[in-house]
Amino acid sequence: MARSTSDARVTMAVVAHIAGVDVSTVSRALKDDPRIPNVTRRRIRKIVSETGYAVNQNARRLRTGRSDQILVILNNISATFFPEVVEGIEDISSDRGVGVLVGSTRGSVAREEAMGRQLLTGVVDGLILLNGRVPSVLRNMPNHDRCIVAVSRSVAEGAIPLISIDHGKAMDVAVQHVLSLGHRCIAHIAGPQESPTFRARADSYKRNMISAGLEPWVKVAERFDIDTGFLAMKSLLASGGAAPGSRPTAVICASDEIAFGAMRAARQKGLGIPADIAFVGFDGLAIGAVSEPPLTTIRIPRRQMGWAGAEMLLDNIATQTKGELYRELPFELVVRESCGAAVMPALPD
Amino acid sequence: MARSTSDARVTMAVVAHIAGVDVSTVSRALKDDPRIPNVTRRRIRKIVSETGYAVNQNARRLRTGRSDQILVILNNISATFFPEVVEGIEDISSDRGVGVLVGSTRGSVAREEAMGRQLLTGVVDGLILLNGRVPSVLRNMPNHDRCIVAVSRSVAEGAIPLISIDHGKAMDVAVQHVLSLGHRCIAHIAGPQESPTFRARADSYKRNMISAGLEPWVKVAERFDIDTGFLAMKSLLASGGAAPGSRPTAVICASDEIAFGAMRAARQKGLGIPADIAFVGFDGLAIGAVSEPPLTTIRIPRRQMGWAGAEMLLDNIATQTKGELYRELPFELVVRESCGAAVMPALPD
DNA sequence: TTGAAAGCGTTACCAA
DNA sequence: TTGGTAACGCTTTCAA
Repeated sequence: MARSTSDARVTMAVVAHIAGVDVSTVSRALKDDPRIPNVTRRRIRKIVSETGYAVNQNARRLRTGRSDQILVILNNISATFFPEVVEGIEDISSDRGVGVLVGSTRGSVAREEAMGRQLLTGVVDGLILLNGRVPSVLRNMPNHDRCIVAVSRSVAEGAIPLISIDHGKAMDVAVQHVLSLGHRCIAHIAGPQESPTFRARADSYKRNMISAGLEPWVKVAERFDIDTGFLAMKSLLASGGAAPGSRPTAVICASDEIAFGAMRAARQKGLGIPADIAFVGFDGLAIGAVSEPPLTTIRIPRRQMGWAGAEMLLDNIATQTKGELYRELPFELVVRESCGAAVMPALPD
Repeated sequence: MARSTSDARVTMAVVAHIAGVDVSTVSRALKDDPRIPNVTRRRIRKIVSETGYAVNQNARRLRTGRSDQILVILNNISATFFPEVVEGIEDISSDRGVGVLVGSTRGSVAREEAMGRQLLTGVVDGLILLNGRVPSVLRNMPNHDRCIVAVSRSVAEGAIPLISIDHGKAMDVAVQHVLSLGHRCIAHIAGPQESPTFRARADSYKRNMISAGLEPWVKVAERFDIDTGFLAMKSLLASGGAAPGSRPTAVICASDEIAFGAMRAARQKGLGIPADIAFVGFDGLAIGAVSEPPLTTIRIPRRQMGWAGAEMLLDNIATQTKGELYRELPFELVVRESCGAAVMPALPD
């Protein structure tokens, strides 16, 4: 009937005392050291659960020099793209007994630096960067590339391992899809060009247009959320692009959120989708399956990216080495109604 | 020109040695102890930045017994409702130098328990519950209600402080709005009824219907995501409710995600929104502003809930007492086109 | 104003 | 198989 008889604070020494053994024995028993016989281990475990003892992680961390925590740095966890990546990271981490801290920089360099410092102070063993930047406090930390990985967005400085899709190839597929449907006046609402990801998409769009003998028509948005997409589309419709007064018959958006905003702007102008104007998104958010019309998009395996990122990071930390430098995950063209009927296979070879 | 000359590992003792003072002086200087004169403090700070020294947080935590970290427990961070709450929590926490861990239980009790244990092991100083349950390992921890707060969902066990809106009143507003537009056959797609939040909404819906002399028509969904909403609406349309073969002229959905799925199902049946059937959501997600049609909804101040929750928790931790037991935040009816024109003020007094 | 020293609760090495 | 014990790097009390 022994319950966690709420005393001040149970330490390992208390458990050892009750069990009539030394703390070192308790410590070993709790980490299933093979030298401790089963009888002893069971007896100790029983006392542990009766007393409600819990290992003081801060003492353990000080002693071992490891925290078993990692930090995910991103700009903005409320951007719909990220939570699923974070959840993927958590899936793997929690299986391995590793905690996940989340830090949203919100564009503040000060916050980014503060987060980077967490690695120096031993709060975390590693970093997963979703924002494409290594905090500058870490730039000249020796071997920092062994405890940092980048996911989705590559990092300019240094040689940080990266998990991503081939953004250029994904855009190839998007543009070719639209071309195959007969469109010739195809615009691109691009994301922030300081991001290599959005730059890669925009560059690939231009390449594809030019090799099809068509004029690229790019509207760069400063962010990649709904509002930005709405405004970008409005200005795109107002401007009339290369040939003044013309409007695109198809718009490839750098994110699904941009696409949702842009489709709204188009409808407000009385345009029918896809009858008057077709849309393609990027990301494959769940909401795209039920939008009006459902959105043709490039599905990015967000959860899988999280899995891969966490695996790679935890492996690198465990082995103290840098393994793969780049892991590419497959994307998928999801054909829905925002572009009309499909006339090509979902995935080129 | 001294740079962080990458030596093995700089400790406070090293800094003290270089400065020609004792570690205790360094420790004091770094926490701006008034006893340390400015000259000394500046000299020490200079050495700190030259050597790239960073305080070992694990040692500090062991010594002080505080971690300056909190943990947010939720079911599923990829449900669109939560990230903004988490971001609100982070806003406040990072200002106060507190780190935020995120734990998604994904419905697993084992994971929930593991997270609860983080409080016992000193990994975190407090918990913010977004899932309405206190991990059972904590139920008989003395004074656990001083380091746990619940946000958005109340907790059945014990007296955990709560930040929320008045879900019942919010539903009053939603139902009255729909009634005022002339609807009489109003259905409710409810969320999981083990959650007090969704139960409060469903109960309030029924109360309002009955006092209007109308028959409640509730379809309970097991979750509150898009797919669930889609399926619930399909089955609702198939069943025909009280009067077989009838269909509602308005549907109040327990979440915006449910509403998006449900609207899709309605459109698939060829119903016009709001001409044939009106919809109301709950949450006020950004996407609702650009859905087709834009969704009338109850906006819940998610970020503000996060702010309030973090403030309350950090205050309780600092003062070692339990302050307010309940803080109610205002909600807002956002009238858009999914119900047709508004005929009542946005907020009743 | 500064220094010395005693822990904080573990882990892991060395003996037994 | 077990025990004793020295760290881990910091904070803080007590003296000087």
